[in-house]
Amino acid sequence: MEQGNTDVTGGCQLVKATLTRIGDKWTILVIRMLGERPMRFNELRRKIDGVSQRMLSLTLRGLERDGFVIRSVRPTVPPQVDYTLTELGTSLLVPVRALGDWAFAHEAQVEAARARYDRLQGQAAVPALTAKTGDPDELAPHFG
Amino acid sequence: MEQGNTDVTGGCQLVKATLTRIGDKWTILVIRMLGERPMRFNELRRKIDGVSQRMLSLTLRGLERDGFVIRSVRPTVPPQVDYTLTELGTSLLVPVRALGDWAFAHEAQVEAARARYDRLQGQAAVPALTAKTGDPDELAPHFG
DNA sequence: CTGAATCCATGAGGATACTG
DNA sequence: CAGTATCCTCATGGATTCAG
Repeated sequence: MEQGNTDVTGGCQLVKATLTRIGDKWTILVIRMLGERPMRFNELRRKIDGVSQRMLSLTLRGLERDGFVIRSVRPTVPPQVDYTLTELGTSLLVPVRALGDWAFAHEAQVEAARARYDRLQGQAAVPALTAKTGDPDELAPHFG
Repeated sequence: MEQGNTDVTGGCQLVKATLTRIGDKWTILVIRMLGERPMRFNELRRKIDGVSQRMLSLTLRGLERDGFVIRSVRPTVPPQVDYTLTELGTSLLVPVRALGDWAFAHEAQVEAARARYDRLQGQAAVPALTAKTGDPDELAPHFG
């Protein structure tokens, strides 16, 4: 057990680990889909636009490993695999939704701040520098 | 109103974007550090163990851009730059702490699930694939 | 002290093909 | 249907160097 400077550091490691865990590209999508009802593999695949077979498989395996979903196989002739959210997985939905509410409530503020920052950067920076029309990403992180 | 984001698909994109945004390696650390009090660059650098100069700089730029922190420069002889959490940044601390509470409350469950999964995987794997020397007298819980 | 610029290692994730 | 295996690309981020 290591100790940091303050309790912030210690608590942060845990939050950070959780965020890293569920902060990947597909985990939240899958969890929220399964939050509605259990689904089969290809059903998820169809509902989550853009996910590759490989990544959906990897994501589900990770979720199963961490106890967020249950994978139940029915040995029918065409294999049928259902993924169900566990109670642990459902409980995670609560803080995730809280974060979603925050995002929804502050989306405009963030976008405004971004636009303002980019605008000021474009004009107040070095005068003789390449004009950068920085506008491409709307809500996507630029480095995160 | 229920949760702010009604539709799973639509709401998910927003949650996912936020998670991706703050789910990187240092953002949460920085936000929570600044949640205690404003700090200078090297003070943050010292307090956040393992962060490189480059990443701290990039993280702070991103946070400033999104309106989470204010960067104030005092033109002293050795430059002094203070980073302060804005109200928007402080508000983000709320759902982040909620997620932290969840993580703290369910840490054991996740670890247990992981350990169980890894244990089962290690012994119930494909028989004739990995040369496992016949698996003599390992703790062999009956599959199924 | 506070950065920016450059180089480089690693890994997440996409495309494709194959299996049971 | 439900995956696994392989290859490949590119973003993340660490180390180092340069600058104001």
